[in-house]
Amino acid sequence: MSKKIRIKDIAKMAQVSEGTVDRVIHGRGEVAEVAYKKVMTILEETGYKPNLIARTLVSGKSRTIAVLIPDPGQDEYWNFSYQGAQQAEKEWAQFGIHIDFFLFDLYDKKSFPAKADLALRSRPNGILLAPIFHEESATLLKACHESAIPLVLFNNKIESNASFGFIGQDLYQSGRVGAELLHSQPSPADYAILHIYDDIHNSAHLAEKERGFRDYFLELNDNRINILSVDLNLEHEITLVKELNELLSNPQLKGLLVTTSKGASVVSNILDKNGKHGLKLVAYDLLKENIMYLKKGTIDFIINQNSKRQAAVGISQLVNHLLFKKEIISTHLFPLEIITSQNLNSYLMAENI
Amino acid sequence: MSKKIRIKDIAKMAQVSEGTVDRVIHGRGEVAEVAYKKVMTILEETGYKPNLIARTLVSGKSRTIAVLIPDPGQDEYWNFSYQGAQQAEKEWAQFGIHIDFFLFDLYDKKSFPAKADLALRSRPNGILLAPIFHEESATLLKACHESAIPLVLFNNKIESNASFGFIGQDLYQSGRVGAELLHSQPSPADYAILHIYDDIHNSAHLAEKERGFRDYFLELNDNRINILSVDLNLEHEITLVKELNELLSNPQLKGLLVTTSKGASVVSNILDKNGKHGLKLVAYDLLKENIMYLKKGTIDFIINQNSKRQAAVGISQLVNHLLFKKEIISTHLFPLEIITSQNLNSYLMAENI
DNA sequence: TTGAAAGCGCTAACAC
DNA sequence: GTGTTAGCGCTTTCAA
Repeated sequence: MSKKIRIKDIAKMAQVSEGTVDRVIHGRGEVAEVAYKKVMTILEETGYKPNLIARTLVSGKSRTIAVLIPDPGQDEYWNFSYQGAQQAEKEWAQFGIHIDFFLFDLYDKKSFPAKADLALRSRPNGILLAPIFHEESATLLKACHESAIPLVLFNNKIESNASFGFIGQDLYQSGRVGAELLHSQPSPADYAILHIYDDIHNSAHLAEKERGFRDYFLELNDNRINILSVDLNLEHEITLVKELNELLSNPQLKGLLVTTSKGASVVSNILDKNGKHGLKLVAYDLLKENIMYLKKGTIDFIINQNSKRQAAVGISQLVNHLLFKKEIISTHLFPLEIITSQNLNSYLMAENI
Repeated sequence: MSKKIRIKDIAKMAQVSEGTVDRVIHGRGEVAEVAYKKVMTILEETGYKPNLIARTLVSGKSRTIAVLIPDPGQDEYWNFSYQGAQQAEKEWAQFGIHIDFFLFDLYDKKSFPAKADLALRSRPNGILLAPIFHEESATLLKACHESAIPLVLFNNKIESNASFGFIGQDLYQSGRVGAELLHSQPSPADYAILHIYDDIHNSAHLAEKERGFRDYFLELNDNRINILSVDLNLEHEITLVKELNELLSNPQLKGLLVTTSKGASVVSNILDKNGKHGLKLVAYDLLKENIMYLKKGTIDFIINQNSKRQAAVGISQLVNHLLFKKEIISTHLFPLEIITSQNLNSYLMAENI
C-alpha cells in the first residue's frame, strides 16, 4: 500500500522545490510554464490530496461565526437553536472556532437591522441566520454576498439570488404528514388546521403547511371530508378562547393540526378540561408543555422540527467550509420526525449526546 | 480578548520546559511532585485546551479500524451498515483513518471466528462489531479487552464484563412503539406480533420487542384486547404461508407488528392480494420492499433502526476516541424513528447527506 | 522565477 | 527528572 504523498514527494518527482509546487497548487502564478505543466501532470497522476490538518494548522487563526437568532429568553423554540449553536461551539472550540451571538427581538422587526449591522461589522468568517424577518434579512444577504462571507440560513428560507446554504424542513410535506397522522377515522369527518400565532411574520411559513395539509385530503377525493382553516392571535385571549371552543364543539371534527409550536398548549388545555371525544391532535416541536400533553395523551403526535440540531448542523457546515474547504450544501432538508408518547424518550435522550 | 494559550505559555508561566508540561498533560509520570503540582495548577487556572489540529497533525500516522459485519451482499439490512461505515470512512479519510472490512457469513456461525481472528491479527486501532453471534463474539470481546483495543458494538448488545461502547436502540421500547402505532381501533380487538426469521441467533433481540409490545397492551388493562404471538421460519415456505393465511383470516385481528425487517414483505404480499380490511401493519426498516408497501399503503408505519447511521456513528466514536481522546459513550441509544408514507422521502433524502 | 527556511502547536526521542 | 530538539505537512517570507 502506498502511503500518502506529500508536497515534498511531488517536488522531488517534478524536480522542483516545495515552494514551486505550492505555487502551482494555489495557482498564484510566478511559475514558469514548463515547471507548471510538469507539476500539474504529476499532481494529477498521483491524485494528490492536501493534508487539511496541516493546512489548517499553519493558517491557524481562530475563526468567528456570527449567529443571528431571536433572543432565546423570549421563546422556548428559539432557545433550542441557541442551545444547538452553543453545543456546536463546544464541539469545535478545539479547532479554534468561536461563536458570537447577535440576538434580536422576536417581536420587533426594527431590532433586526441594528443587530445585523453589528454582526457584519464584527467581520465574522461566517454567518448563521434565522431569517424570520424577510425584507430585513434580504439586506444582510446582499451584504454577505458582496463581502463574500459564507452564509447559512436555517428554519425558514427566503428568496434571494445571493448564494447561501439552507437548513430546514419541507413545510409543504410537513403539512401532509400532519394530515396523514390525523386521517385515521372513517369519513364523514372534518379536519382543521389551526394557526395560532403571536406575530405575523411567518405567515408564508404557515401557508406552506396548510397547502400540504389541504392537498393530502384533496387527493383522497372524498367529498365527505371537510377541511377547516382557522387563524387566531394568541394575544387576543378572549376571542381566542371563544373561537376555539366553537371549533372544538363541532362533533364532526375528527382531527386538528396546530401549526405553531406554542399554539398546541392552548388547545390542549381546553381539550383537557372538556374531553377529547376521539379528536386527534397533532402539534409541533418538543416544547415543555407539548411534551406534557403528549405524555398525557391529549396530543397524539408531535412533528419535530429539531431546531436545536438545525442550528448545530448549520455551524458544522460553516466550520467544515472554513476549515476543510468542504462545500456548503445548498439545501439540507431535515427529516420530518414523528414523536409519540412511546418514542418521545428515545428522542429526548438522543438530543443530549 | 486573550488569545489561545499554548503549551509554550504554560511552560513559561510554570518555569519549566515544554516537555514537562507535555508529560503532565499526558500523565505519563517522570515528573517531580512540585513541578507536577505547579503545572497542574496553571493548567486549570488558565483552562488550557490543547489544539487538536496540531495534536492530530503530529500523531499523523494513519489509523485502521476493523469493521466486522455480515456480508452486505447477503442482506439488504446489513448492506446499510456497510454503507454507513463506508460513508464514515470517506468523512474521516482526511484524518488518516482507514477501514478494513471483515465480512462474515450471516448464515454460518462458524465463519465468524476465522474473520474475527483475521481482524485481530491485522492489529487495528479500533474495532466496530455487529455481535450477532453471541458466544463467538464474546471471545473477541475478551481479546480486545486484553489487547486494549477500543471496541464499539452496534445493532445488538451482548453481555460481557469487557468494556465497550454500544450503539443501538431500546428494543423493549421499540416494541411499545409498535404497539402504540397499532392501537388505533376500539376494542374488542386482537393484536399480533409476528417473528419471521431465517436464522435463529437473534431470538433474544425479538423477545425484547415482544416484551415491550405485550407490556403496552397489558397496561391498558382492557381485557377485550387479545395478544397473539407467532413465530415462523422464512425457509419453510409452505407452513409459513399456511399459518399466515390462518392468522390473517382472523376478523378480530386489528393490528400486526412484524419484528424482522425481511418478514414484512411476505405479509404485505398476502394482504395485497386478499385485502387489508382495516388491519394495521407495522414493519421494521427501510428495505426496498418495505418502502414499496409503505407507499402503497399496505404497510402503515415503519420503525426505522437506521443501521446505516448506527455504523457511521460507531466509526465516528472510535475516531473521536483515537484522534481526539474523547471518551466512548458506553450506551448510545438511537431515536425510534417512525416512518410513514408522507415523511418517508424526508428520511431517504436526509440519509444521503 | 525559484529555492531555502522558518514556523503553526504538539509530541516523543534523546541527551543531560 | 528535566530540557532540548526534530519533526508532522503545509504556507509564506525572503533572499537569490
